[in-house]
Amino acid sequence: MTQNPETIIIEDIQGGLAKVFKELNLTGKPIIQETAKKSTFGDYCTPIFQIAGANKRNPQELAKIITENFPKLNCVEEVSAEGGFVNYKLNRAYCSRLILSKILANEKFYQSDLYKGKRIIVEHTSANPNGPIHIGNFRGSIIGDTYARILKAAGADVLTNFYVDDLGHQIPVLVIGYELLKKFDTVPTDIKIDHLLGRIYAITHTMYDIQKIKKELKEKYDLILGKDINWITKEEVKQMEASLKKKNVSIEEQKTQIKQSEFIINIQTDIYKRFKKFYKILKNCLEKESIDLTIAVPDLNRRYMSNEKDAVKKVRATCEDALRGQREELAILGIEHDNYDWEADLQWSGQVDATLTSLNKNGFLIEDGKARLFDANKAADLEGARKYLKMKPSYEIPKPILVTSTGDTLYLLRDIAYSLKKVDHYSADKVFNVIGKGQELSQRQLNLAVRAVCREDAANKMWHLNYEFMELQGALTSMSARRLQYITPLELYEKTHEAVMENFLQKRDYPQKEKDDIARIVTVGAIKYSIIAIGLMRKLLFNPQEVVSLSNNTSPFIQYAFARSQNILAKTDFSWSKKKENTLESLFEDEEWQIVLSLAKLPSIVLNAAEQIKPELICNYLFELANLFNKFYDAHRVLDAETEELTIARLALTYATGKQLTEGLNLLGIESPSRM
RNA sequence: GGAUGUGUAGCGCAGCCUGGAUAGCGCGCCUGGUUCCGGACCAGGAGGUUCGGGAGUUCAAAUCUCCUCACAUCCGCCA
Repeated sequence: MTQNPETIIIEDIQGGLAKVFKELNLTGKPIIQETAKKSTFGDYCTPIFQIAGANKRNPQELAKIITENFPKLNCVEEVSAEGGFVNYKLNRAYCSRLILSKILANEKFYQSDLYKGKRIIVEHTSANPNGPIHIGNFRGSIIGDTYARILKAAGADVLTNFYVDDLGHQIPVLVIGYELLKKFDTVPTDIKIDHLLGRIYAITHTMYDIQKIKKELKEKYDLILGKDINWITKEEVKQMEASLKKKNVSIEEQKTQIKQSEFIINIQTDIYKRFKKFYKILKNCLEKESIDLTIAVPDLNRRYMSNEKDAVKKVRATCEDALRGQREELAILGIEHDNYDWEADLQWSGQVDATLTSLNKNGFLIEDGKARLFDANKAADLEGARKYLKMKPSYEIPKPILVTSTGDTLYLLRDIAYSLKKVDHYSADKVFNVIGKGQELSQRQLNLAVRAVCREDAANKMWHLNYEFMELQGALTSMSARRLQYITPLELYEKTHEAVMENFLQKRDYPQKEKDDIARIVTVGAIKYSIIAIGLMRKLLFNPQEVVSLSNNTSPFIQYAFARSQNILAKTDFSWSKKKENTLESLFEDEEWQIVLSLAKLPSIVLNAAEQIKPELICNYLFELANLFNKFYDAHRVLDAETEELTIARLALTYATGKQLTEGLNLLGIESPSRM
């Protein structure tokens, strides 16, 4: 039994149509859709053209005949024919009562059979634990979090997962730098831990690169540059250039060496300029122990990979610190994850090796020198693979490297194991990987690899939730962890918060505590909404001024409409009871009716958003509803309406509108303040 | 060269999956109302050589198919 009033109305009309079709002996499935111009044609309509064609009739005439024979329905007041369309004008009194009474009685009717009882995993953010989250991942965080909420509303059992990439040589670099700082100096506390670790990582990595270059020069060409192994200068590069020339090194090799050195000088200069004091501190720490990073880094990496106790202790401690900082930052935006899956755990459990063995056994590995590639094309020929991944038969998919010539496994291999874990360990029916554009190729390769280990079932549950990049208006466009060039969510928050205060909140004379609360809620809302409101595949330019604007399609605009509605309700002691349902039949004005119709749409909007992966549909809906409410507010009085009955009905309408606005904002993880 | 995405008014976008009536919305611009249950509002108007361009399918195309142009991103030893 359906409870959704919109569905009840449409099914009622469908029943009427079925009856007419039977009487007139017509074939075909008529559709019911909203009319283009509501005021002139009615609320819903059915185009008759196809039906007419199938039954060899003239559309205009047939529409007229259907209209004449249409049975009397509770929902429908008038049926009319116009240019091949059958138009239905709904009975406002009856439908208003039907729709509003259900909303006022607190009934929710989102549940979809498609998702009921289904376990769905949404993996998002998954930032490296070597620094803060930046707005590259952050758009994914908002999309993932919001989509998870929408899926939950649609009846799914949703888990959000964060994949912690604690393998790969970027981690030991960070760990060593961090450990040395703790040993020889004090850890600064005036900066968030993840931001601090980001700096340690970038600086240590720079010195690691310098050591590597200098060591190679010494071993290969017996060339010693300067006395500081952790610092490189332009003069040294010139000296190197001259020496290499003298030693008859090939021009090509000269070029690579020089290019590498110049690249790293660039980074060194850049970071040093911006973080002089801290750079010096960290460099000092490194010199106190005179560690050879070119040995220490791979060594720690190897020991961590093989699960050696002291290595695990150190690495985990650092990663946990970074993760804690990232979580704090997400928490500001009201985002948290259900599960954290560590990459190393997969390695240690043997699942990664098992995957490699299985790929090998099934004949999907290709050897290229000492490296091993995945034969993605062979996997693409497996039953159903090309169709699922929308790959043309002619498309030759590049073969990714799984194991390097030095024997190191690469992330794609571990990702295969992780994909299986998501399906098996978490018993997922569907897995969404929220990962930015630029990962399309590897996500396809991953899906094919899962098929190659005979897990077509798992591959058919995986879905890459793709999204475009995001930039901050007026800021640099390319993000680089190595150069410490990134915009963090915190920065976004602060800029937006500032705009909120400037734009309107400063002028308010609310108590400070309430002011702070409102500012926080509005800021968070503005950020989330602006990211969700635009289609996933569109480039996003974040502008703090625009996202808090009160006349755009923004969260503050909708929150303001909500505050207005609550303001009216606060002036009375409105409470709803079933006894008052009769009054709902007194809403006849266009402005009222448009709201009622819109209120009924939320459930189908939620389902569409879930099924089509379009969270932006919620935003469009809220914007429409807020606009309709503003029109109503301007055109009609609520508290002193013509009759007492009408006041009650309009209060109910106002209350129900506020309810749907809150409901919709909630789906986006946005709160609604009752005044702003 | 290949893959994917985007192209709709001066600007920012919705509609495309599932083809339907005069292509919507916001900003900006012009005109007017409203000092109210919070003007952070509302009404009207100008603005698209008709949806990057071309062909096709259809009674009907912004929407489906094919071709083409522009821009963005990705394409073996980082993750």
